[in-house]
Amino acid sequence: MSRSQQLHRPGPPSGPPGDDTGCPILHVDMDAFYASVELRTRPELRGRPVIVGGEVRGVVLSATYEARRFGVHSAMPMARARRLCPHAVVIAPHFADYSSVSAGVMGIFRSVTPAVEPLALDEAFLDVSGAIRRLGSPARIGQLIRERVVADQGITCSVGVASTKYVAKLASTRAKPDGLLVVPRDKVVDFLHPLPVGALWGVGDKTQEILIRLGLRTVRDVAHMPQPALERALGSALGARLAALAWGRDERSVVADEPDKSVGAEETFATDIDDPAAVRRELLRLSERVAVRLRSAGLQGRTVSIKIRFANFHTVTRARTLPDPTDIAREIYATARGLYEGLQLGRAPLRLVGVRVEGLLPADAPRQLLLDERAHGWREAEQAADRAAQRFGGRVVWPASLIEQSDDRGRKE
DNA sequence: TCTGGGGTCCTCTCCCTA
DNA sequence: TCTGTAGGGAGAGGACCC
Repeated sequence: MSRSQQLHRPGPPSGPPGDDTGCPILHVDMDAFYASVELRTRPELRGRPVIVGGEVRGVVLSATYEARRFGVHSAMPMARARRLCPHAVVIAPHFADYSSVSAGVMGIFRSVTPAVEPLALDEAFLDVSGAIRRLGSPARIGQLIRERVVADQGITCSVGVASTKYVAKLASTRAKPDGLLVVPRDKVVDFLHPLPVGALWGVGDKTQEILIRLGLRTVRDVAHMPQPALERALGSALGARLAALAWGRDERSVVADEPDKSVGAEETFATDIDDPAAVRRELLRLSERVAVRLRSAGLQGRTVSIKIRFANFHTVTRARTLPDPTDIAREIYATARGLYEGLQLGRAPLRLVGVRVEGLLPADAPRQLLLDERAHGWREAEQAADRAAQRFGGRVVWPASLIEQSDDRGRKE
């Protein structure tokens, strides 16, 4: 395996940096994505530590490599990040900009191959098997993509090239920032085995703790652990998965257009709230948000769940499955409210509430119309509100209970 | 030290039904 | 009709990912 030259400015694709035969899977990952997008509009900040994150009760969403040198990393509480890097420039996130750049980047990927599986706004797997004859080897294609992303979107990305998704993803991480790494088929085990167990996909803090307790510190240790012992310690699914990944075995293919399985929204309050009326208003607002997103995606769901996080961070969820799928805010809210009332929380201080709809299927899927079901009703009313929002920009029709909320001071914004 | 928001997947338990 | 059991769906919670 070999690391390619770092591409600091666009140029003609160079020769393949390693043997990429039989390595059609690319993992492309934008470097410090949110921060890089912000630097496009504020180039005077280039070279300085920049942190993108919320102001109140927030965490770091993205940080430039200059900030990372001070120990700042994503998901770190903002208060801690500011202490570690007090001279960093802190920018509030602009998600609309990130979505727009992401759409452009995904467009570049799809111009190379239709087999694109987005994982997040800033990364995707590509299967370039069908593009090799047209564009060259996988490594050349990776280089081409890197150049196009810089030229079209003004940000850099890193690319991992391998025979499986898992190894490609690890490779892109090792290539960061602004690099490309090929892991040849016959070097996968050499590449994986020295890595710490935390590099295995699905190993977070808790699982790492268990593995270390078992005396397993590297991927090699995991690979040589008998699979039944791993399964006893971690459960059958995770144990079997780690046993396979530790030897580089990963059967998953690149799946384009994987349908969503749930749609949800949640809100952390600037300060804890204990007023049930304010909680109900928030549930209504979140139900509205979820319903709008369901309708715009042409989806309906059968199971409504709520999430309640108490001031001490303890979290509970409750769910109810409806007889029929819905995309109507009124129905989602009625279910969410019923679940909330069922908890009988009184005035317990809450820091977060969330609403989620699961069990999704296309809104136009055939279903039985109930005898007393009105063919036209709330759904049509809410669709009319959607059209008004599209036409006039923003949400112009709201439930009356959301319009007057002068006592709702706990909410962010 | 103080922990977002959007998701997916897995495990365990309970309940219903055959 | 009663009992034991197995399987599936639903619900709750936890871990993980970006």
